[in-house]
Formats: sequence, structure tokens, C-alpha cells
Amino acid sequence: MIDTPYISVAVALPVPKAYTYGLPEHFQSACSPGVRVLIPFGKKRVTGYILSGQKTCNGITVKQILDVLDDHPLFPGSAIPFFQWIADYYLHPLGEVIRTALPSGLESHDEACLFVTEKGIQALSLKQLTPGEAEIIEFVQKRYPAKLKQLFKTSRNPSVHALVRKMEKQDLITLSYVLKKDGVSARMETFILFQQEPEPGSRMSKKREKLLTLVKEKKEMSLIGLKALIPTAPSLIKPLAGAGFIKVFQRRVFRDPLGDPVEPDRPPELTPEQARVVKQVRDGFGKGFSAYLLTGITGSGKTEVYMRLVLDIIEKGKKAIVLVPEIALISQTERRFRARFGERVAVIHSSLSRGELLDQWRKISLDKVDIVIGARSAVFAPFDCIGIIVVDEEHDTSYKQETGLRYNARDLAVVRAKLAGCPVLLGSATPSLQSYQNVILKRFEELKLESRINLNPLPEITLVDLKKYKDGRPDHRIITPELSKAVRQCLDKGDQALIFLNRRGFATFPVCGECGKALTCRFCDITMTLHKGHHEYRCHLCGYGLPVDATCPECKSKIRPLGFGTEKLESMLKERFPDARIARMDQDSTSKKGAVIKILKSIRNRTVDIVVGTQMLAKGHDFPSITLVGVICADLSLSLPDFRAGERTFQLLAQVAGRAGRGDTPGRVIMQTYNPDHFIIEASRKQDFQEFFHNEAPFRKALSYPPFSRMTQLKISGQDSGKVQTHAETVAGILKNLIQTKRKATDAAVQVLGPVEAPIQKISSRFRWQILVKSPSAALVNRLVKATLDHPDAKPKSGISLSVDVDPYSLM
DNA sequence: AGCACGCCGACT
DNA sequence: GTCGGCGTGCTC
Repeated sequence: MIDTPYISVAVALPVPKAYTYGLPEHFQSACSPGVRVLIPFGKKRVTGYILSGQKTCNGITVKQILDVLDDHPLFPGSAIPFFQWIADYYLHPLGEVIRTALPSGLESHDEACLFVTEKGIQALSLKQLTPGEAEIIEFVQKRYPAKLKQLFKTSRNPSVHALVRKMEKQDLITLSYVLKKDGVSARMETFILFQQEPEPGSRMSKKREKLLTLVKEKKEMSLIGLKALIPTAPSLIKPLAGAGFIKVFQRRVFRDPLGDPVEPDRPPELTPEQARVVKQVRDGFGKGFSAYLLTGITGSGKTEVYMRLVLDIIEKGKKAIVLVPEIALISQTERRFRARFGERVAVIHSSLSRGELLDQWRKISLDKVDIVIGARSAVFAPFDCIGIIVVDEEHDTSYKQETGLRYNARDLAVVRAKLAGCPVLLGSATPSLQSYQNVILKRFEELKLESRINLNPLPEITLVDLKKYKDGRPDHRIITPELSKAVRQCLDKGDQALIFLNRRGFATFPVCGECGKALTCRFCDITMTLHKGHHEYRCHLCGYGLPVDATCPECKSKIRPLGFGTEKLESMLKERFPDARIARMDQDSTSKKGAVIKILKSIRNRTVDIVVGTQMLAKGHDFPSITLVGVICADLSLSLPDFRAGERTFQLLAQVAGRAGRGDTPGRVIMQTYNPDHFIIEASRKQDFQEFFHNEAPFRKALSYPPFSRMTQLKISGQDSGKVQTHAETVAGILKNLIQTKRKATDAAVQVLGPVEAPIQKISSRFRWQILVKSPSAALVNRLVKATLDHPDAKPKSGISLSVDVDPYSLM
């Protein structure tokens, strides 16, 4: 309920501010913050989000809202300061922030559509039209409504734009705006309600009688449920309803995304260590914001700690948000929460359909659940009264959204907890440098779990120096004799092995046999990868493909398939271990729906002996019967031109190694590397986060990289490489100018690096340049970048786009 | 974003 | 001389 004559509305468009609209009295009762409204904006109608009521319109002429789109707010009013914080911090329009936070497919807006007039139809049948005109009329007649945008996209005629205008003037066609409906809506189901008994002695068919008895027993049944018992039910209900015995009505139901049921579990007794950690966090309940970093090796029971704390919070009548990394399929953690809390959990996950996602969202905002568990977007869950936020595997890169609003859900979890005045618990076996630095700075409190549950020993990790095979048989550089022997032993014992290689495809470095040039993508600045299974070379950035028999574009000679990925590795293993059943898990083998489940099931049911895969294998799934893990090349990601390459490598290796021996038998890990002495390889061999941290931190500090500084990256891209460069230089010029003029006002140092060409200079025919702004003060970076973006000359000219990445994860 | 208003080149 | 290109500016 809003009882003011005006409302402040955020528009789901890239406009920087909120707008004031008139609120007719008959809409007031349906309105509150978080409800969507249909508003006239410029020439069109668009979706807006109500932010607040307003007593005055401050003297501006306002328009009235046209309609109210929800019967219940999509987010609580308490979330608005959170959204506003995000808009300010990430320099993103508020309306777009809200749109990103809400389930997709909720925006309705007008679309320009074409219609043919009488005159147009006549002209067409009298053949008075040019072929171009006739084509447009036929296009419009073929689809209804005919979207203008679609016409522009499909037509090969470059001057359709002008032609359409001309035809409109001649009254052959008309243009008007049609409201595009919501992509998804609530699902309705038919229910049957018992009304009254038939008169005694009245005659009725057996089937009708049976149906009536059933409904009477249950008082109310869904048609689907009834159909399971009486297949002909749909045709029976009409006459019964006509006679007044039953009533048929529609009611909205929730789609069930959880599918297969999960066995409920009982909370086990906590280890003394777990109990201590739980107590420590619990003691802070009700005392406002506090942040904890829970560190503990794989298998030390972090999930159980989360579950206890969450239970405690919901018993106090508050809500909990649990964030987990985005992985293919539902993770082990999600499954365990469902097993423990059942119906009280909503799951937000990328594998949900849009409709299912909307249902989960409604369940949350209608207070039907107490816990939300999900990937990064779950941080926006529309709870009003949050008691705890948990971020599992807080170092995981999937918390960072890499398109549009480039937020980091782990950071936002901390902000939301601050605003909600509740604790936030970040957990990881391999914390991010950022979070551990926060422990050192006493912003976070560290909680440790040091022993493994059941006292299972950690796997034994052996390094194999690949340098000693560099002049030997080429295949020994891929599968070394040491690894080969270990796999053989593992197979002979009837155990399973996991072989990890973070590179997919068959040949990853196809090179011309004559001129020695690498086969690169036409549209991107990278080498293509040979995928034998798909019979083509593929670009991993834009998807462009070339046939397997492609020749060198320069000299037309044969291409030599150098370099190896998972596909080649799989075939080599098949050759070497012909008796083993081998499965491969990477983006290529799991593109079909249900493929991931199939592979995971075959691992669980032990119908495969060796599983080969990329980092897809390393995350989130539990493989109790794997006793051997082989890492083909531990240094692959070490040499990337990115200051976080080392951190990522350490986390990945530690995680992969943790897959070995989670069952009763201790595991073994063979890690092949060209740099056995590198501190990152050494630290991951020992699974020693402290060693990694104390070696990595000084390097970051010396170069003033995060966590010792804050940075924002500006990315400039476009098809014309010259224009991109010019604009990048313009923007950098504005930045440097601002620093000059503001120098006296601040003593904190700011560095501007660039503009430089991005490490990958071209993706999908777009050239890329970047500028990095770095300073110990996040606020200063924020102010500077904001001022730069506000400068009129910074606005990208046509064909150029400028995007802002605050706290970038990857500088590629 | 999308659309209108407003200033410069190739056509009647 | 106009039609139509697309470069800035606004949308309650």
C-alpha cells in the first residue's frame, strides 16, 4: 500500500536516475516498493520498479502509471538500499541493477510492429509494388505481429529502414507499438472441489460416481492427480460441475525443480572442533554484522557447520542465504541442504527453466521457505529478515559475473550482511588472497577446522618432473611412465582413476606444416582447436568452425595437429589401457542435456574405470571411489598473463588433489609439471595454504595488485581497430587529466595503466583495448572512474562500446 | 536502449 | 534544391 499521489520508479533501461510518476488512487492499494508497474517512458511503455512513495512531484510535469504488474512485491523495500549501493559501487544504472537481481524474463516493453493497410493489400495484388516493397508486405503478412526489429535482422536489403518509412508515408503499411508480454508466467493447474452429494437414488455412471467419491474423500483434488486414477477424468468433470456436485477452478502451483527426491538425513554429532566453530559464530547472533572466514581442508566438515548455523537462525524465525559455486548440475552441498531441510529450501540454479526460477523466487518472497541455496544470483534472494549469509568455496571464480553488471556475489554477500546487520560466513579450503588479507587486517575473523572427519588421511601427492621426458618418446610427455604405472596399479585393484587436463579438444595447436603459421580464427585473436569428434576446427571464443580437411589459409598446405587436449588424452588412454572403460567430462562431452548426470552416474555406479576431464571434474561433485588422481600438466594456467594466475592454479590443483580418496581408502595424486620447484606447485603438493599465501602476498604487494590495492578496468571495444584505439586514448586522457587536477585534494596514489591492447586483441571481430585504474583507496578509484564516465567526451561514439569492470577477476 | 531532432553529401 | 545518412540528447 502506497498512499502518496506520486511514486519514484527505477526504469529497466540504461538511464542513470529514478523517475517520478503519478499514482492514480485506484492503484494505490496494489502498490508497494518492489512491485513492477507499466509506465509510459518516452514514446514507449516499459517496466518500472517502484522504489518509494512520494508526496510531491517537485514541480515537474509527470505522467501517470498505466498498470500494476504484480500482486506481490518481487523484492522487499529493505533491498532497495542494497541495490542502490550496488549501483553506486559498480557504476551501473539502478534500474539495470534491479533487472539483473530479479529472475530474467520479467520485463515487458513496447515493440515496434508493422501492419499492412487495405491500400497495401490492394497494391500488392495489383502488382503495383517494387520487389523490395512486395517483400516487406509479404514479410508482414507472414507473421503477426511483425516485429520491425526482426525485419531489419532478416532482410538482406540494406535500405529497408528507408523503404519502411517511405511505405508508411504512402499508407501501404502502418507502424504501431505492441506490448511484449512477460516471457514467463505463473503456472496454473485445474483443481476440483467437492460441493454436494447427488440426490439419493439418482442415477449416475460408474465412472462419474467413482470420481465423485474420490473427490468427496479428499475434499479437493488436482485434475492431474485425478487423471492418474481415472484416465478419463477431464471429460467427466464438466457434466458433474454442471450439475453442481463439484466445482472446477484454477489455482497457481509451483513447478518442482528439485525433481528426484532426496533422502532426509539426521544431523550427526559434531566433532569438538566443529562444535567450537559453531558456538563461536552463534555467540555473535543478534549482535549485528560480523564476518568470518572458515578455513579447513576438504573433508573437514564445513557443510555441517553451515547447516547447524542455518538451523539455528531459522529456529529464531530468520532467513538464511547459502551461496555455492555455479557448476554443471546441482552440487553436493545443495543436495545435503535439501536432505536436511527439505521443503524449507528454495534452490536457485542455472539449470532451472525460467518458469521454475520464477516459482522459486515467488516462494521466497511469499515467505514459503526459510533458506535459499544457489549460485551467485541467490545473493539477491528477496528475503526481508536475513539472519545469516554463507558463501561456500568463497574463492571460486564463478561468483564473479562477467557480463553486464559485473558484480562479485561473495563481496555482495558481505555488503548485504552489513546492511542486514547479520553475520556472514565465508568458507574455503583455499581462501582467496583477498579474504585472507581481510583476516590479517582483522576485518574477518578466522575460524579453523584442522582435522578430517573420520580422520581419513590426506592423499599422498607425488610430483613428476616433465623436463626429464622432454627428449624422449613424445607420448611420455603426456602420460609419463610414473602415471602410467599408477593407473595400471589402480585398474588392477579395481579402483577408479581421475585424469585432469584443463584444456579441451584434440589438437590445441594446429600449425601449418609448410610455413609454420598457427591456424587462427578469422574473427578472434586465438588459435583454433581441432575437435575430432565434431570433425572440425573450432574457435573456443566465438564458436567459428572450419572443416577437418582445412588447409593453411596462407600457403594451402596441410595442417599438423600439434598440442593436446582432453579428447586426445582420452584416445591415448584408450590405446594404453584397452581393458579400461573410459569416460570424458568436458564442455564438449556434456553439451547435450542429461549428459552430465549420465557421466556422474557412471562414475558413481563404477561403470567407468578412468574419467578424463577439465575443471568441470574438479568442482562440487563427490566421487567416493576414486583413489588415483593424475594431473597431466600442473603448470597450464600458471603462465597466463594475469596477476591471479598463480592463485588460480594453486586453488585448482588443491581442489583436484582433494578428489582423491574421499572414501575409506587413502588416495594418491600424481602431479606432472615442468616447474617442480615453483612455490605454487610445491604449496599445492603440500596442500599448504599458508605457504602459498606467504609467498604470493609479497609479490602482489610489490606490484601493488589486489589485495594491496583496488582496481577498476575500463574495456573499450569495437569493429574498427583505429577508432577503438583513439577512444581508448581519449578516455585515458580524461582520466589522467582528472588525476592532475585533483592531485592536491587527495594524497592517495592512483595509477593509470594503459591504454593497452588486451592480451586477446580481438574477439568476434571486435578489437579490444583496456585501461586499468589502480589505487589503495577503492573510493578514490570509484570517484575517478565515475567522473571520467560523466565526461561528455568519454561517451563512446557509434560502433564503440565501453564497459566498466570494478574489481576485475581476469585481466584478459 | 530507442527515438527525435538536427546538420552535411548523392540524387531528382 | 531535397532526401536520407547518422551524430548528440532526452526520456518523469
